[in-house]
Amino acid sequence: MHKEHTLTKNQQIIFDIIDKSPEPLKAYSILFNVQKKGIKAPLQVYRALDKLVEIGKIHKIESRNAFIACQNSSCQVAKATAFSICEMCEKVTEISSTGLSKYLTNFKDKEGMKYSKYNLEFFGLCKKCRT
Amino acid sequence: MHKEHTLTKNQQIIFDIIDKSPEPLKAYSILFNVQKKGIKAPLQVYRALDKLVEIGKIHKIESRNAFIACQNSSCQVAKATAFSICEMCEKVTEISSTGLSKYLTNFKDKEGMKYSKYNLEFFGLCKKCRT
DNA sequence: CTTATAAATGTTATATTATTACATAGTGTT
DNA sequence: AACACTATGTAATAATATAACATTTATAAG
Ligand SMILES: [Zn+2]
Ligand SMILES: [Zn+2]
Ligand SMILES: [Zn+2]
Ligand SMILES: [Zn+2]
Repeated sequence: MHKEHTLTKNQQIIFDIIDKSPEPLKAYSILFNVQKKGIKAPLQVYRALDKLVEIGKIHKIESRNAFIACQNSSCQVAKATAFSICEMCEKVTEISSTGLSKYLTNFKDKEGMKYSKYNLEFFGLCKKCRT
Repeated sequence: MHKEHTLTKNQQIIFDIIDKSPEPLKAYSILFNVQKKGIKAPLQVYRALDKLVEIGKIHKIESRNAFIACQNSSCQVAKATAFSICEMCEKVTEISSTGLSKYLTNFKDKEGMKYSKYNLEFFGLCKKCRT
């Protein structure tokens, strides 16, 4: 069981936009979209994004500087994320594979070190773009 | 056998700086360091970085917007990279594990899709910072 | 060697992404 | 009420990256 976070006003506004979007959103694109709702400055967006990432409601796609809602019922494992990214249409899908996450959390480097936190981004062509 | 790339003047200058650095370097820090060598503009740095990444001599650490020399005898697998990153001292190590790379290149997502290109970043504390 | 072509360079300006600094307001606890 | 804590508002600026265009250099045919 994980703690329920009640989102604040700004956090909720920004989460809703990201959650409704079929594509990852960039911070300034979010800013543009929420200006009618009274959020005027980049910092207000970045603060909400930081918090949403921290509590696992959204994830940052590092290679794209963009944000996507967690597709995994608000990741218990906010800090162990995996995505597939289409290099043609930029579609991003969160991968939820217990096999993969087990493999990675159990992976030991040459010094025997394990890591519970990781981010993995796969690149390729999505089903639609392959045909 | 993979093709030998003869680096151009700018590419060589920038590769040398990255290769000598014990830490990943950021683009503008590189720029600052090569201004005495006649490279004056960000674009000159970014163009060299792009090429060096493309041919696998360096890799970009996406979560840090920084660049590191390939520690793996110029990655045959420039497009399948894995790193461990210390969240305390920011030390970055390239992971070369055939087990890991085999697992990831053979990984199939829910639609049976495989990916030959990926980037994995593990986060934790390095040996030094754990003690 | 000349011409054609592609790759790399130089330069200026600008776009995009993210943070610092400081003031104010709300929320919950004692 | 007093306190601590979190969130918000606002302005300015820092850090990261690309666009556009002119010029030069390397490579390869003919
Ligand atoms: Zn998730
Ligand atoms: Zn696609
Ligand atoms: Zn490498
Ligand atoms: Zn460390």
